[in-house]
Amino acid sequence: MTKRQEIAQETRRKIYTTACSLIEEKGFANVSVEDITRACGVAKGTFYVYFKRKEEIIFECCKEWFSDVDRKAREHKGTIVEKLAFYFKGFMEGVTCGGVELCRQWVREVINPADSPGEMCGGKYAYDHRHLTDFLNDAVKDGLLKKSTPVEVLVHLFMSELYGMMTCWCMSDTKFDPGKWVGRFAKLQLPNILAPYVADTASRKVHEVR
Amino acid sequence: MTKRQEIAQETRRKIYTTACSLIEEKGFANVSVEDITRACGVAKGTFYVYFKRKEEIIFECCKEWFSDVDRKAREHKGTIVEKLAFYFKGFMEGVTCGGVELCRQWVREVINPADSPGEMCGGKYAYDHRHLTDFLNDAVKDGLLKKSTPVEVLVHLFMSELYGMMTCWCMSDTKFDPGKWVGRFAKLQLPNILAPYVADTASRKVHEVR
DNA sequence: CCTAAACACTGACCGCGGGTCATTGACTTG
DNA sequence: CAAGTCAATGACCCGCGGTCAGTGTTTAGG
Repeated sequence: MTKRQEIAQETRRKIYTTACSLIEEKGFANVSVEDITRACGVAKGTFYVYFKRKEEIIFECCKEWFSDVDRKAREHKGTIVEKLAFYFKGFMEGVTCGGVELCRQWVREVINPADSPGEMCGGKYAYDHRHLTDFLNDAVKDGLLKKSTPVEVLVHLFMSELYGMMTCWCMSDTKFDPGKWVGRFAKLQLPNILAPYVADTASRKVHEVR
Repeated sequence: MTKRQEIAQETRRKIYTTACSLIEEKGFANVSVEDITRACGVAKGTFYVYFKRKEEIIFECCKEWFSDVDRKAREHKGTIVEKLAFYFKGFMEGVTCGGVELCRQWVREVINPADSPGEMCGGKYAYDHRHLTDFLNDAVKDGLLKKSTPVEVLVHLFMSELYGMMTCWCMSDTKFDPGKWVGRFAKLQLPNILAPYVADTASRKVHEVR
């Protein structure tokens, strides 16, 4: 990497971190691109050298939050319920550590129609949610879940839970505690949901609901 | 009501309905206030005679969607599980009938911090969700649920479920079927969640999870 | 070591769109 | 019929996202 490229990397990074902290402080809509560039001593145009749109900052956050979660969850030892609980916990920790304003903007982006610009982490990507899908598929492959497990349905259901939590967290101005919530969900609901699909003995008897 | 007031009512209504259909067609961000007013043959300023901000259109939708849901759910005969399932179904029907773009914008608004402008149906209002709270309190009063029922916790939990569904519905571009989802939730999860709080005999044995 | 190409960076500029407000003129009231 | 009310107007303001031709420094190659 040449000296020039190094400086460029640094500039990009500076814009990104400055943007995050400003957005977190004042809210996405209340921070202009010029606020960001002024705060790190570069010209407005420089922002657009590194990011196509103002919103791309959020996709970058997203990548940071989740880059490790699915890897760690895969490596996590334990039952499938424990693994999923771990994943959920990691997911919500990623989001909450990012900050509520960034989370808000992510939700705003993610609900946009799929053909909108910036599809990578908004729209389809987040909805399909490769992390979780791969993770469940692996569980089937590893014999933790039955071959007949409707992975797609479960992914939808779990995404619905996660997005519900995120939305409530945003609405409550972070008074809602996702950690507690995940714990509750993992203990009371997750076993019931998974019971019919867990590959062998344990926790099946739980599932007799009408 | 004078002739003048009648005309004003009509103007307001025309702006509202035109706005809804334009937003639904093109997306909230892609419809300007001038698009709306031009489409119903009035001046731009007229919009602001009736609505403080562009976003207020959404709050109005919101009111329309839910005005009947809680009343109908209260009157609905049956077990508490059935009543709640009915409410959930009504809620999601209200949202989906409104249309996906309006729903998207509602979510965007609703996750804003509470002190933002237009608090009525955004922010706190939606989070506290009087409908659901009142409804559960009534159930306690009517003896359908135990006195010790943690109403607030349950409301949070249910809101989380509802917002999760809404978000998934928006993300999936309406391919996700909320009706089916509510049915599934009502049948498999709701009884387990409510079991410890249902006032007497039925469905308590279900709740033995670790 | 020099020159030409590459390229990070600049900031004036554009256009759009949300929101305002002094003004108008039709209707209402007494 | 006169005075007051008020729905409606549309020119105007301004902030902001995004663009692009230009600049000066670095890099690569001869």
